[in-house]
Amino acid sequence: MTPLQPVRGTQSLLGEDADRMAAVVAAFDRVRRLFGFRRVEVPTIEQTGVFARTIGETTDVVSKEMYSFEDRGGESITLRPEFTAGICRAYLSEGWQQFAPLKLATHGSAFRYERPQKGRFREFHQLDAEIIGAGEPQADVELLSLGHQLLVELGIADGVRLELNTLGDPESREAWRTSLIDYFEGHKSGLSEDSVARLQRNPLRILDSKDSRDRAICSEAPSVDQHLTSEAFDFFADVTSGLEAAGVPWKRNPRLVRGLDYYRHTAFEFVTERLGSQGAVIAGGRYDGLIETLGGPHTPAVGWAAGIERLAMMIDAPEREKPSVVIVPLGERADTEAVRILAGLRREGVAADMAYRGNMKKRLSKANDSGATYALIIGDDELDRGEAQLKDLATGDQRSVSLDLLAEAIA
RNA sequence: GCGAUCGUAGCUCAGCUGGUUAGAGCAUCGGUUUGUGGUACCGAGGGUCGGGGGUUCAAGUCCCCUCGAUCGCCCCA
Repeated sequence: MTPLQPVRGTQSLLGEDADRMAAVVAAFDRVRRLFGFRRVEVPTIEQTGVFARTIGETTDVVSKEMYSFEDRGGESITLRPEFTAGICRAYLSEGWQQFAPLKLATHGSAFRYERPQKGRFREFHQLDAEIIGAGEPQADVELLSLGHQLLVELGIADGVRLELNTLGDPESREAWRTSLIDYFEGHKSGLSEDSVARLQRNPLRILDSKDSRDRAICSEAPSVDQHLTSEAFDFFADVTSGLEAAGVPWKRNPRLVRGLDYYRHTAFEFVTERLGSQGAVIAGGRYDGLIETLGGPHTPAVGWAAGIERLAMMIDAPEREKPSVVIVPLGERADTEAVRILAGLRREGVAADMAYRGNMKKRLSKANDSGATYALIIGDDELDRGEAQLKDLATGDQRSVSLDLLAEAIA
């Protein structure tokens, strides 16, 4: 393997592909401001325990997908595989509790050692939104509304469906889990090999198996609804009626569960058919117990993360930035004068560039390729008269303009 | 971690059952035009055929290993 080969599962993007990612982040930034989510910055690396303790030791994410290493001081460090745990660590160690309830947003890269495929990378990028210190169902509604409005802002809400479920409070969840294990033990011989393994580690996960054998068995499996405490039932009812009021369309999926151990109550995914098997573009839920497992006080919270690459694949291509004018200097005096003019135009807010290589043909061709509206030709003859030739690149029309009135002529 | 398909120029690809110096389009560069782009025409550069090993008189083509990509599974945003 040559050292020039990129690390597997990483991407280097130029032009439109990079613009798409930036457009997703820009849309998120507009929407989160509208909703009053405050921007936070958190580290890319944390002590390994931050993730190991919260995400769940038995999950694949912790047991085989984390980028963990020992630093030079002998401490075990991990590249974040997700945002939530690190944000909660910061909430505790930075004393953000004083601001609770807190609506927070961030974005950046995260890392998982997985087999790359469409919409899945080893270094990937997420948008992340969390509401910490709010146990009310209104917080869930607000967070889901934020997700929905983001999709609207990106112009892809039509192709995405919100699937919603409840995992219940710890009491409900535990009762459901027990009855699921009983049920699946009774049908063990009919389950896929994967699901037999899940029976030990994460029985809830059998419910969203894609295997047809599992699906048949799951259709008769006990539902959460039979195990919900009345508090958990009421909570979910408040979330769903809130969504109706907010005008956020949703669909109940009683088999939707979450992969990470910290989730309680509301669980959801915004899913699309357009991306193949990596169909979840935004996913999350309520994680009331997480901050306690980090050693903090009981603190209810909800959050979601969105895959920037996945959203970027779905949106229309953003328009490429084009200069209004490209300056084409010809001659030594013109070269320095062009720099002066270029700087002046930019100071006045005119998107301007300069073609400084090759003969005139080359330079005009460069101007044309840039998509500019005008080329501004500056030669020694024009300079003597304090003028330049302004050429409309679409029509080919060309006229003399005074150097003093350039910005006006271009605008 | 498992399965399948694939890897030829900067990009998209052709190269039939193994057979002379591996091709095309686009892009790049030069020219037709030493101060006029977009169109057209002429020309040039650019390839250890992902890498390594093997079979064969002969391998881009067949076999094995390896790296990577893609699509599923797993996992998950």
